[in-house]
Amino acid sequence: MVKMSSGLLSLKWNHHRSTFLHVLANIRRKESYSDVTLACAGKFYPAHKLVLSTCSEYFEEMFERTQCKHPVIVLKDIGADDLEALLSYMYDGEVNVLQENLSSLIKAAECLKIKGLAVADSDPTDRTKEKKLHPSSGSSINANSNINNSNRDVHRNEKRPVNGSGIKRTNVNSSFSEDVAQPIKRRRPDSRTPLNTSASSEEQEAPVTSNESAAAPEPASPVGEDGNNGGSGGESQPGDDAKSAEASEEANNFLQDLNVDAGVKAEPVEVLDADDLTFDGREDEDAGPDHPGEDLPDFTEEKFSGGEGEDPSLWGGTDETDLFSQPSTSNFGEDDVKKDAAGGDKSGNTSSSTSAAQWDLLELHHLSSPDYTLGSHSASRSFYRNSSHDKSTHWARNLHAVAPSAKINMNSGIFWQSTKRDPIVLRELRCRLCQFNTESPTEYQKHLVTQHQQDPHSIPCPVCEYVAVRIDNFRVHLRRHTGEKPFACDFCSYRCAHSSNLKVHRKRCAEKATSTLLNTELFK
DNA sequence: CCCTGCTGGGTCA
DNA sequence: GACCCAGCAGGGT
Repeated sequence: MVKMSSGLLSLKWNHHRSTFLHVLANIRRKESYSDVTLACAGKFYPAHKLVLSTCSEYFEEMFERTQCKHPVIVLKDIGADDLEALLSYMYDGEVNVLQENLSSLIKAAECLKIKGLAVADSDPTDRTKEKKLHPSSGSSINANSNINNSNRDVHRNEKRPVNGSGIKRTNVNSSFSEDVAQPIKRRRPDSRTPLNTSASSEEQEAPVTSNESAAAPEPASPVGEDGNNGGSGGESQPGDDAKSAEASEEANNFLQDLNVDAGVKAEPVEVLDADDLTFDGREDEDAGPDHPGEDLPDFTEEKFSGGEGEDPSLWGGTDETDLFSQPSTSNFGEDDVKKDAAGGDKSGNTSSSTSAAQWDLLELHHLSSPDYTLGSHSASRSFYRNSSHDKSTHWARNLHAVAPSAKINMNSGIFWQSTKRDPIVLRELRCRLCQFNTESPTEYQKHLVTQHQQDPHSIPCPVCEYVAVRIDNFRVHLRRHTGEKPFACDFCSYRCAHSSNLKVHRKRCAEKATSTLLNTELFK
């Protein structure tokens, strides 16, 4: 205790630092108070935001922009050993590492912007030093700081593009660090171009390969714990891997957006399974049968599934108040699955004169599944064409999306199924101007008119930018987002959402069947 | 609210 | 060109 000149007594805890370190080591060992989980190479490492953000600007920035209470951060292309070493480094302030492992460790540290290893470190209490930062300054591991420096130099000299966070982003349109730096603004070259997993032109242009991905560490992928991407359904088809890899990349971006966008929260529910946490571009093919809704929180749990063989009533009855009353069962024919991926809206500007400027519209992409495209069909073209809204700003402001197979309770009220077959389950029409949401298009329309003075003949779709003139057409339009195809062909597996289309198809189908029958009879 | 026909755009062989 | 998709709108219940 030191008596200060002003009469104040300075109480000093001699073993404060060592005690803190000790306690820190203990809570790490006991996994107490863990509020973040790092997933790496199939292992999970409970950690603490406080520690991670203290030791890494990267984590600090991530947590600042993440609403999740307990995010799960998937670290790709970082070895478990390296991560463990880094954790020890962060918690204990030091770590022993073999010379031969130093390179990869530093590499990982660079990716995660670990202070003292990859990022300049300085004594926070010494402000004079802060102004003279040097990248190699002060690290307890730096007993052999020359080695570290040289190693870092080696990495820096590599042609590996390293962004601000030291992480290479191999994704097409955005880098993770950019997402972190500008989390809200997320643009696509053509916002109307679907981001489904079909070979869209965007993807074809994408210079993304798995090799690239492996060449440099991938960014972490913070995942809201209810952002379950599990239940991938095991329906991955040969050749899908590359696509799904890209899709997963997109998903990572979108998850970033989800987590950092102040408007969209992915509240944690429970820790994901290790398999479910795979965001390395592959759906877990061994995940077995779908388990839709398994990890869904709240009301999505029981009702929101649309897999084959399930009770269609679970989708909702025929009550008017139900958004998706169906003339018959709703499921996807296998043929439809691929066909649905087709079609891309390359139209131009968006918006409605009455609503789009006021409405934050959501576009969702079922990234893991080629069976669905949102906001992409030509049908909206006339509308898009006639509109004048600035699409880039619009999409930058409004784009939200979710990970492949993720079931995320977004504020949008839109939920996703996890399998290729399962349609997107849009259960609620949520007003973006207030908290109102409903399952009934009629109520939705009424709300817009009464509460927001919208034109009753201008019903904006909460998912895409379509604006319906009539409520019945609005209902039909919503089938695009639900995957509903109530009209089934008697002769084949064809299904469609429009009765008139079925009629045309059926006619053709019947003709074909007849001619085929005649041919076989003739051959006999 | 539903059925229906028309229509135009996209995809694919 | 065949086929599919989806918006639009008239008409009936």
